Amino acid sequence: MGSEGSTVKERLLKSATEVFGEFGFKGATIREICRRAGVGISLVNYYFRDKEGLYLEVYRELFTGAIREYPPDMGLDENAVPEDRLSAFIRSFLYRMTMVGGRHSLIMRELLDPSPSLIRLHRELAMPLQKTLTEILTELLDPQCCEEDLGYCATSIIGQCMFYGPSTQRFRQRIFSLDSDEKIELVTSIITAFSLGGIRAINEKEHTKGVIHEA
Amino acid sequence: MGSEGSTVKERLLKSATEVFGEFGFKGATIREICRRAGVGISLVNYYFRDKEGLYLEVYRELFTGAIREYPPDMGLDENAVPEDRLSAFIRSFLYRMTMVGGRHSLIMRELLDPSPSLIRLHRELAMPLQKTLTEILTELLDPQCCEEDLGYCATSIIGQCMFYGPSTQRFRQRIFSLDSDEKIELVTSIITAFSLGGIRAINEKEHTKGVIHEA
DNA sequence: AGTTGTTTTAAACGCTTGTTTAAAACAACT
DNA sequence: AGTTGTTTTAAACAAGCGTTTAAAACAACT
Repeated sequence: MGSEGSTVKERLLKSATEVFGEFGFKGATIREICRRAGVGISLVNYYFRDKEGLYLEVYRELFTGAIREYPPDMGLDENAVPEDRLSAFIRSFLYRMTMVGGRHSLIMRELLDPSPSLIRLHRELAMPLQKTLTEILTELLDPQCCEEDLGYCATSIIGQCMFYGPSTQRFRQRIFSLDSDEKIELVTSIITAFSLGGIRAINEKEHTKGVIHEA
Repeated sequence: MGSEGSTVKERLLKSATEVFGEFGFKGATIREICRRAGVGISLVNYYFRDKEGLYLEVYRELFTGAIREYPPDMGLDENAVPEDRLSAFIRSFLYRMTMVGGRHSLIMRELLDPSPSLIRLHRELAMPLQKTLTEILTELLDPQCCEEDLGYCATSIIGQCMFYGPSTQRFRQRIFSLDSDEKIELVTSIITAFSLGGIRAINEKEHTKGVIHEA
């Protein structure tokens, strides 16, 4: 059952990643995690203090591992044009989501009812991503755009990406799932084009203040 | 404690809406729901068969109530220009989210681990929304755009809106929360402009097939 | 072989959950 | 007043949870 050939701690982390991904924090049980790891049920408390301690370590490992494999610049030169860097950012985001998610989703799942320590951890881990996107948008947006416009554009871009995540799979048709590298590339190009058009529109709006606005 | 002056069934529905919204389906307990309604704990099973029966009724009531109050056309004439109808659609979406959500979120919350009956119910309820957006996009997109492009644009728009929902509140800064009507109007205009720009970009891309694409 | 400290187990604890049961309270009608 | 059927309660049930405990297995070193 439990994959031998590695330490108990590693096996627990692996099975915990599976089980938390399938059932979420509340739905996952220590018993099932230990069953899949092939060990007794008290070892979680022995190695990770408690259930949340194990969860935090799984979360951190998944997050940093995904960023290590798909960094937000995707190895692109930092002097590349911002359009290409935006595309790389979106591509990396989509790859990380499908990598971490698989059929299920762990990251961006429990964020509905997160414990304070999880919020802190997530904020810490997501910091470099936010920084990268801000840098890209600073170059793409007109200098006269206010800081809030930048935030709204970032929100629109992240929102589009996240909606392709496994957590919202039930909403979409199967056609729009990221189930192959080709599909990821296609969605990357769509979101990139859509967003560049959106950014252009925001820039134009900034030029012609006084927008038509229906009641 | 429990607001008197209405039937037990109504009081249960009301407190269940609160508790499910705060803790989600799995986190909510029948005992807490009944405590807030001021009745014994067996009445949920008496009136609604079981916990899921109560949840489905709460979900349906919330969803249809929100659409009744903020219909996807916002009372706009159906001959209005598609730009305005898109704006109205986005506005209604945001209003429904904040209305249903409040501090917490019920709809679009348990969709991560939904029961089969909840999926069925949600699909049924969300149908008219999808239909409305499709109609709008049909007018906005070039006739030569394929059906998939329409789906991707719809996904981008819904994704942007949903990311302002209460479920992802922890991700954003407080500035980008929909905590007043003015903020909703502002976000509506941003998402509308951004999306119209995005749609225009998709239309243009369709004209000039053979897009630059970095490795 | 014996001691010491770590790792692992099996069993139990205490608590909470959704649901059921049997009886009590109530209302309506004869 | 008495019967009947519905509504409500309080208590109990069975199952599952995270965690703890005490003892067993193991390894390393003297």
